[in-house]
Amino acid sequence: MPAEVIPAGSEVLPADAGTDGDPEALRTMDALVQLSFVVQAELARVAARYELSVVQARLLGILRDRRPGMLELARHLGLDKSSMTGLVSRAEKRGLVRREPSPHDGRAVLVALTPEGRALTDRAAAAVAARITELTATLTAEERALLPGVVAKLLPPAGA
Amino acid sequence: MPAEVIPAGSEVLPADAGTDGDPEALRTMDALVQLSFVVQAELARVAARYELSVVQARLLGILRDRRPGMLELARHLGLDKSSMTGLVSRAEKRGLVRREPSPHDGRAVLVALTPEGRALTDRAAAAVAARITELTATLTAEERALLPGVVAKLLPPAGA
DNA sequence: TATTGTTATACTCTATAACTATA
DNA sequence: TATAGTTATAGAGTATAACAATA
Repeated sequence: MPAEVIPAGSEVLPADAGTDGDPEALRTMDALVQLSFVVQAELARVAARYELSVVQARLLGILRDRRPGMLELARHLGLDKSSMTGLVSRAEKRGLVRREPSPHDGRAVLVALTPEGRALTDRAAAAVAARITELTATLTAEERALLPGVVAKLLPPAGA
Repeated sequence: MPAEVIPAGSEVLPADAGTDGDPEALRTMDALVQLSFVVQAELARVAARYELSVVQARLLGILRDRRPGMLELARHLGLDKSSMTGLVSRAEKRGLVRREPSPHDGRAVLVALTPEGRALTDRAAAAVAARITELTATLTAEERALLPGVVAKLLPPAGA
């Protein structure tokens, strides 16, 4: 069972090096790292309420509007295909997803949410949204408005 | 060892529920979640270059300016004390940290970086800082200035 | 008794390598 | 041969419960 997982202790790695002694860059970097730990900790905490790890939750999230093969799933999650077997099998054993033979390729299997899996996913997704919304309640309009742009600028490198 | 780990596939959980149908709140939430995945993926990637998991890296980071007992370490990392035994033992076996008897309490052991551990920590920390700085290179002054404030507002709940 | 830490045990998650079956 | 997926295996990381030693 998942349980706590990374409850954001704020102390991470951040040193003074690597930023060329620029204290402003250091503060920005530190903020991003801490932010990621806080958010991940909340994700883990909420997911745990549904007996889900963050990875299982991501798996279910992907399946909301897709019916991918194991390889595509692995690509989305950044895992090896062999890791998918167990991940999907555990979810399948819980009745959250099911494997289906691909109609186009005899080697492939497609993974889909079961009705129970969809119900759980919807509840968990709502809980995550509620928690993050709660967490960001005190942000100013300006802060909210800028966040999506910040993410957009950081995202591209993720594919590199 | 560690390897990839959560390479930010952007698809997480975010649904439309839990935000009371507020599309702006949804965008903010989604941005935060994606941001956390991107940053965590980069942390994992950089740490992996030093054969460290994110947790091992956090452990070393904590030890930079502290010599805590196992229980205090567990509290900082949000783990059970029993989980610390293996975590510290693996780091110890690699020569990165060492256990010392506490001079004040015969039951306690203190954990400290070895010179090799400190050297590795410094290098990894610099690499993390460099990577995050690189990642945030295109942010505007306004965006950078905003981040620390956002973090400050999200942090308090972490202790609740 | 209470606290600090370890051990025993079990499970999730991950990867590499080898394998099966289909294309 | 190449691709999709599973299996075998190994190891990190986590928790719960039971234990030992010290306070």
